This record gives sequence, structure tokens and C-alpha cells, in this order.
Amino acid sequence: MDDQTKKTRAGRAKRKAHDLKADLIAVVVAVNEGEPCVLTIGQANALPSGPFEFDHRSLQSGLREWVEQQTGQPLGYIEQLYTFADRDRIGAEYQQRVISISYLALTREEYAGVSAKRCWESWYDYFPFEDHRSGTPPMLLEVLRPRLMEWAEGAPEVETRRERRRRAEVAFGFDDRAWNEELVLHRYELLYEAGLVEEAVGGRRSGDLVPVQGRSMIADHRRIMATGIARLRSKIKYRPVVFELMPPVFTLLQLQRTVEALAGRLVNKPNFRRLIEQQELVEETGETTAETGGRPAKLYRFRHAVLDETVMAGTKLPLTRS
Amino acid sequence: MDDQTKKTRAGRAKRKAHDLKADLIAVVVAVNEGEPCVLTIGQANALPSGPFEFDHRSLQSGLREWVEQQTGQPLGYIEQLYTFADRDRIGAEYQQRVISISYLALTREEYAGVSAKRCWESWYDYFPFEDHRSGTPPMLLEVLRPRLMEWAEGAPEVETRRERRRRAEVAFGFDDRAWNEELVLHRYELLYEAGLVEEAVGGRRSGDLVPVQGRSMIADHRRIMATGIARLRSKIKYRPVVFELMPPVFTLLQLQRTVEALAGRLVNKPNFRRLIEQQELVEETGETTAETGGRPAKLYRFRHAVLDETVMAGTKLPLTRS
DNA sequence: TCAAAAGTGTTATCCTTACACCCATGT
DNA sequence: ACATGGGTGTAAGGATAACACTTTTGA
Repeated sequence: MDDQTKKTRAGRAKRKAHDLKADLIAVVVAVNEGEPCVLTIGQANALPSGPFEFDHRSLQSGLREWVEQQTGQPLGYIEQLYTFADRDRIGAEYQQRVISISYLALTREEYAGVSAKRCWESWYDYFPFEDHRSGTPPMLLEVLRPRLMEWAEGAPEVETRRERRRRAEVAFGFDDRAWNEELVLHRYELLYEAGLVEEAVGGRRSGDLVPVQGRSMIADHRRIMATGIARLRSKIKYRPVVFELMPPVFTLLQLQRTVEALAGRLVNKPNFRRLIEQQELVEETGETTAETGGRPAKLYRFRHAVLDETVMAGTKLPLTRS
Repeated sequence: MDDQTKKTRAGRAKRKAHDLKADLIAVVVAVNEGEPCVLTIGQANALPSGPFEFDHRSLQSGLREWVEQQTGQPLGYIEQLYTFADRDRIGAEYQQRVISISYLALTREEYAGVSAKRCWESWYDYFPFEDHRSGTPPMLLEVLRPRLMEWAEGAPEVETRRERRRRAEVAFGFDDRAWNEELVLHRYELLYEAGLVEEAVGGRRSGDLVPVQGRSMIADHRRIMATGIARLRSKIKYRPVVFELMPPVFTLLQLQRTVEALAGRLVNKPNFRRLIEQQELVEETGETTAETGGRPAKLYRFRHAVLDETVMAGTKLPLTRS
């Protein structure tokens, strides 16, 4: 360690340990009647969150406590998303360091303990351009594309303009590129950078923008939500996490509708059924339901055994068999 | 917020904010002469780490500073691994809460600023059973298997014994199951649970165990390293991160050897070349080298353009085209 | 001449995707 | 009868894995 380092460390030593705080933030997801929903608290357009405290046993259990206290919703599956640090202005010029640790949680809506302030909101209220289940949303080409191109052309350098255009094309699938539903975070960040979301312009409502880009949230909660959606959309493809969102028994079409709700696009029915059955993710209960209209459907339940069995991992390297 | 909540928060308020500390920990990887190496500090068997301080601009920049101060190694690519909290005993009974934020970093060994305390160690020194480049390591079947089975049979319940056996089979590829190189963390945790790593038995060396299970590290640094290796082994399959570990120009075989070093297993040469070239990840420099023995090899460089172009994401759902 | 590494070509197999079609029930 | 959803079969296309084979250098 050189001299400069020593000096710096000594200088910091007094204040560094005492200005730190950690916040736990949850993206709690459920699928209610075919709509993917996120748990928000009250009128605030905020995700459930709270500080990590001394007598929380772990980060996860701290998160569970806060969510349950704020919304009455017990959590099942939990997975860490991302940790970041920000300077948080509290007083006039006093700054505190806050570490935000965000989580994705999957549950089913529980009507039992209906708490006052909790609220399930479709995540497409916040990201209207993410729902491609009925085809490409018109506003994507009619509103977002021109505004993004306008932003791209606003750059001084030729090279920057080209780059911005291509980033927009890739993220939103313009110009015959395929729509990639996993790029939720990319898209939000692009809109933020282009000043097309309310959070980016700091509360100043810029007229017509607000409705089309979806509801905004406090601080960076919408960004965290985008991270959660992206993670979930990618994860359902290689881990059987959908079942955390399903009731104990369900039909294959209900399962399919749930996947479609999350992915924001339709899947092919016959192929979907084969995929599920060949992986032996479910087993028949032996019963059927006629509640769905049309021919009665077989009921299935998730085979919990697969959680131990299949630690499947798709390889993409040309490995030798040996 | 109900009464109970209010009371609880008030009771905690005094002490909670002042007992918190955040540590940044880095798994810094380079491949030196065909061996995957991790940067450790000095004689300590520890990963570079340091506390997050008030005037670090961000978590990442704090990490960069610490690694550079401790080892003289500048970092390129950085990616977050995981955040967890632990109770840290400092004095006799005074406990402090520590949040550990771990990162994976990829670099090339820089001979320039040779700092005193830095040390590149092959990660197979810490995980000897992870190197399958010359076939399955004998100790896997001769030592680990019997000890794991012994552990499995030591459970009181029949059901637990069956479960332990199957977990071991899956993780280590016993009984004709395929070896899955990505399960590094699973394997380490299994060994830990079975009491077969030094960290689990708390410093008490249990005779012959230490050499075969690899070198141990302080605290949970080896666990963090396992997390980093697992992440990297999985990531090289869908993102072009290997190039962070390569010199500016290289032959295709050198690239292959690097991938093999990371994956811990061999890949098929012709197929590997096709895979690389068809994805247009590299371009010829026009030069060749005869340094490798045998026919001179063409030199390639990474096409940085692909970083913008391909935000490729492998879908595994039977999506409809529409 | 041989060893070692650089390269090319071909084939079998599996998985994904798309699409056509039939079945069972309620109105 | 027909709408709605349940459920099965199959064929085209692409990606992967395995392997056989040729080329070019240095010792």
C-alpha cells in the first residue's frame, strides 16, 4: 500500500462506517386472471421496501418481514436481483450512503389477510409496450419509433447517431428485427436516456409523453421492476419457476396463459404441451374440469420431485463426449 | 402500518443505522499459459476486498480502487455476483452487521506494475476435482465418491439418505450421469454440508481431507470463488466474454485453450472453429504466427462491433412467429 | 520422415418450429 | 350445428456432435 493510499484511508476513517444504510426492495409478482401483476404499496406508486435492520436474521428474511408488514402478502420463492449504491440527500447538504438490494419474489394472490394498502397492478400499466400478446402494440411504431429516431438524430456526431439508431432497432425490434422479450431493462434504459420516461425528466411532465410510456414510480423503482421482469422472462425458459405462480392444480392451458402473460407473447399450444410433458414437469391428478368452456380439461399438478432431479443446464459449447 | 410495526421500528431505530458496514469482494480471473487463475492477496489465501467508503462514486469504482491498491491490477470487465449479510464478531460480544457484495472481474495479467502482495493461483488448486481436461480426475471416484456416500448413509432417515445420494450423483455426475461443469457452487456446498472441506470444520484439520479437497481460504472466500467460476462457466456459452481474457491478437487454438481452461473440459476443434466463425465473433488480422509449433496459424482479433449487434438470447419456449 | 498443429468436409441425429387435423363438451 | 377449447401427428429446417481427412511447418 503506497503513501497516498494510507493518507486517504486515514482521512476517511472517521465518517465512513457511520453513514451507511441498506434498503431492501421487492418486486413481488403474481398472475391474476391472466394478467402479470406487481405488488405496490398504496397510492405511492412504490414497491414494498424497508431498511435492513440489526436483528433481521438475513437479507431475505428482512425482506419477507417488510413485505408482509406493508402488504400482508406472504412470500414464497425469492431471488436476488441487484445491489447498487446511491447518494441519498436527507437534510440540506447532509448526504447519506444508501445501498439498495433488490429482490424478485413469486407468489399467488392471497385473499386471506387483505391489508389496507396493498395493490396489485398489471406490469403492463408501467410498460405498455411490453405486451405483444395481441401483436405488436401500435404505439410502438406510431409513437416510440419516431420519438427515438428524433432522439437519435439529435446527437452531434455522425457515429453517435448511427449507434443510437442501431441500439433502438435492436432493443425494440424495428426494421424487421425480431422482438426479444427479454430486453425489458435495455428498453427502459434507452427510453430513460432518450428522456422519454417521466423519471428521466425529474417530475416535470412533458405533456403527451406520460400516458404512452406508462405509469412512473418513485425513485428508481420502475427500473428495478424492469430488472425483475427481464430476469423472470429469461428464467422461465430454463428453470421451472412458473409453478410458483400457479395454484396447486391447473390445466395446461392455464399454465400456458401464465407463461404468455409473463413473456408478453403467445406460444404454440401443441408444442408447449409437448415441452412440458416431455420434461416431466407435471403429472395428471386424474380429475378434469369443465369450467373452461369446451371440452373438459385434464387437471395437472407440479411434480416437485423435478426440483431435485433436473439441475439441467443447456450447453452451447461443442464439448467432446469423452 | 399497524401498531405492532410502529412499535418495532421505534424500538430498533436507535442502533440499527450505526452498526452497518459493506464489504466489496472481487473474484478476479485471468488465464495465464492455459491455466485459469484467480488473483489472491499475499500469504493470506484471501480474495482482494475492502470496505465500501463514503466517497466511492459507486460500488464498482470502490471495488476497482481496492483491487488496484491491494494488487496493482487494473480491472476491465466487472459483473456483480451476489450480496449477503452476516453477523461479524469483532469484540467479545459486540456484533456488527456486514453486508458483503461480491463481483466477478475479467482481466489479462499485467506484468507492468508488479505489486508486492499479489498472487495468481490456478483455481484448480482450490477446486482440484473441477478440472476434467484430462478426463475425470481419479480422486473424484476414488476419494470423493466414497466419502460422500459415507456421509449420505450417515443420515438417520431413509428418505434423507436417498436424497443425499441423488444430490451427490447429480452434482458430481456419478453413476453414468453426465458431468455438468456449471455446478461448481452446488458441488462446493455439498462438500461443505458433508463436512469435507476445511472451512466447514472450522480450522480443525481433519487429517487426509485437506489435500484432496483443495486449498481453503479465509471466511467464505472459497464459496465466493465457486460462485464466480460457476457464473463464468455458464456465461461463456451465451455472451462473448472470453475475449476479455485474450490478448489483442490470438490464434483460434489459443482461444480454444482458454475456453477449455475455464470450462474444465475439452472441446471439439473443428466444431469450435465453425461456431466462432459463423457467429462472426472474430476477424483475421491477415498475419500468421509460427510460434506454436507445426503449421503457422492465422491470427485473429475480436470484432468489437458484435457487442452492439448481438444482444442474442437463446429462447427455449415454442414461441409463435407472428 | 515424422510429429504437431492448422484447417476442411461430410454425415447422422436431435431439437425446434410450423401446421394440419381430430376430439369432446355446452349452447 | 357450431364455437370453444382439448389433444395428436407429422414433416421441414436448423443446429449439434462425431469423425475422417488434407495441409503446412519445424525438428
